[in-house]
Amino acid sequence: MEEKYTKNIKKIKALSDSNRLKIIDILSCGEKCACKILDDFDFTQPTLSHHMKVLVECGLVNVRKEGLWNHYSLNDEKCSDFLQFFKELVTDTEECICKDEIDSNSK
Amino acid sequence: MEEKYTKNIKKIKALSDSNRLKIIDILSCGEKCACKILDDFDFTQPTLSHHMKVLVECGLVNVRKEGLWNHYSLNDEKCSDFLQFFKELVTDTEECICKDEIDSNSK
DNA sequence: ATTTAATATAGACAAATATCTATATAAGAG
DNA sequence: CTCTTATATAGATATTTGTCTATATTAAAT
Repeated sequence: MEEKYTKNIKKIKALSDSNRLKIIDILSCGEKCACKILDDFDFTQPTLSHHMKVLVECGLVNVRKEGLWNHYSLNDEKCSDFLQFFKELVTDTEECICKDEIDSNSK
Repeated sequence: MEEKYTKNIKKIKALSDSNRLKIIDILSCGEKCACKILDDFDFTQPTLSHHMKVLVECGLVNVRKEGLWNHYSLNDEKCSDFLQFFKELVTDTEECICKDEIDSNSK
């Protein structure tokens, strides 16, 4: 019943860090190499590695490994899906949790 | 330059908890009292109080105090603003951080 | 005034997480 | 093979955070 939350919570958590938000912004202009992204930040390379792993694992970012380099880009489909999820969340849709209210009242 | 992140990161952090996500879903059907919301969860009243505080302080939720009751509802404008922020974030807009690339390259 | 009911606050605690340093792995160049 | 460079992993640490119990506050009702 609540898988729709857990399915998207990973993406939200991935976005809930201002550095990763900035990374998403950077990638919105197109594919970029990790070492290029690192230039825009003060933290260390292992920290970027950690952040990119979080972004890739949540699905919002793609990685293309080529030789020594990792090229990252936004996963446009997953981004739109996430946008759609949030849009539906704040809207009174048919799938809304309130439709279960009758059950919870009768207990 | 990066205030646009910090301005929205509070909302994202507020959403980065599956219980609060569920609360947003519940409120999408209309205003609800705190004690009514509590029925849908297993945690204690102080925990709900904490979650509602987070949601109100990030701006996505309104509170209307009436006697002993707190009535909560979605702040539709702030929700749309947030949606718009994310839409622009994943899109190559004029305000994109990449437009500063020339500066960061020339250093 | 006293009681009851809704909500808030304080303080504690465990789990998650962002960061670091040090080191390992992988892959291309000479 | 050896060196260099890009990235990953391991382990440590400090901070944040979700939750609890206990208690306080607030407001209506009797």
